[in-house]
Amino acid sequence: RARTGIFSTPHGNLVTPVFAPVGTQATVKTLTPEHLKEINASLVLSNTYHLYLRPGDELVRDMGGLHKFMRWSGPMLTDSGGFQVFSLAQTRKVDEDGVTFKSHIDGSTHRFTPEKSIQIQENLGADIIMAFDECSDPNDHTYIQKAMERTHRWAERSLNAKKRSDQALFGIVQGGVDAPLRAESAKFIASLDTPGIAIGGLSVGETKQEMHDTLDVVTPLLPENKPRYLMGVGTPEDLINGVLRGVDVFDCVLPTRLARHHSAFAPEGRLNLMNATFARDERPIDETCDCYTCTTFTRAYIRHLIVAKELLAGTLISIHNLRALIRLMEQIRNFITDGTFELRVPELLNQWNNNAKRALQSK
RNA sequence: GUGCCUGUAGCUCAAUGGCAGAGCGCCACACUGUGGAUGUGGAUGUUGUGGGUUCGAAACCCAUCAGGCACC
Repeated sequence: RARTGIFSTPHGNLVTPVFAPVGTQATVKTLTPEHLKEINASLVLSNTYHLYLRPGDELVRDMGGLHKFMRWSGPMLTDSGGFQVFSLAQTRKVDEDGVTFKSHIDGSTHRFTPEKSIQIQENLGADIIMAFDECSDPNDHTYIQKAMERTHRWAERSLNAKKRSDQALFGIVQGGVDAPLRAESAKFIASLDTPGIAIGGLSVGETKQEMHDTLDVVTPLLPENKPRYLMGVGTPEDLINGVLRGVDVFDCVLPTRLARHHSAFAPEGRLNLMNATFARDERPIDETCDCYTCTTFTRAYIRHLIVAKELLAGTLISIHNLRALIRLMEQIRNFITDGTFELRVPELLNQWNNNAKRALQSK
């Protein structure tokens, strides 16, 4: 079910499958737009919740919109704020109309509704915007159905609230790891008139098997001609497994967060570059990688930057980690095009599966 | 040369006769629709050195070494 495709936006075409770096506060942390171009990033995600709180969506609108404000000329996507209200806000109270929450920055009280989220996202002006959804505790099974049904009503309200015609609104499938609920949600969201469909509520602590099973339930129920966006995923192996199950778009903070926490994607598994073992290692992070970091700097130098708490470390590792995932997607697209992707999945997983590598290392 | 003070983990220091500890650092691990964060685990000692007193000494006594300060 792996496929390639093209999704057109006012700021260029997305060739899928694609991985989107996350630029929460109108910046991919530690990187300039120039860096993003250099690693061949095509889609950048930014956040409604953060930009609404600071500097304010109306300010961004008055500065000419998100693209102009941050000087990123390629396709952009904004999250609806649903997940952040769930994961970041100090306290939140959900009712049928919306969510009241307290800012994680200053504790002030705010309220999001589907209509408010869409209005903010229209002020920000990304190419792809998301329906406002409710993310519930994945372990609270009785609540998941309620949250899913409310997410469906909120998806319809998000769609009705939308005024701009140059933005693509995606609905979001929820339903935890409950197969019947996921199927119901997939059918409902697929029935809405949206140009794309997202799968939310995964990679929030469930097992890999549960994620795979959930994707196996959801993607066959989605229309072939719309992109499927798996939100918040992930690791190299998650991308491979996602594409295998028909996913077209991914975003994740992991490559840039790990980079700031000294961890790099490498052929021998994830490397913690702060480790003493790299103090005199003259190799690049990944000898097969074509990024600026790998073609220029040694592990020893990067470790020195980390230990000395130099900011350049985060930049260099972010460049590499993002390039690693983007390059993986480029390879996957080529394999899909020449019809060899499914044959190569075991090889690709073996190359990127951390657990396998770690087991090997510990011998 | 004389007198006084100090000497305990890599660093700064606790423990005043009863299991040698903390903070930081160090060594690792975790991180999935971003709080450059945070959490978790681990290692580290000839208590400057040598002797003595004591059931028992980082602590008390003697000597010695090193550093600091003061005086000559």
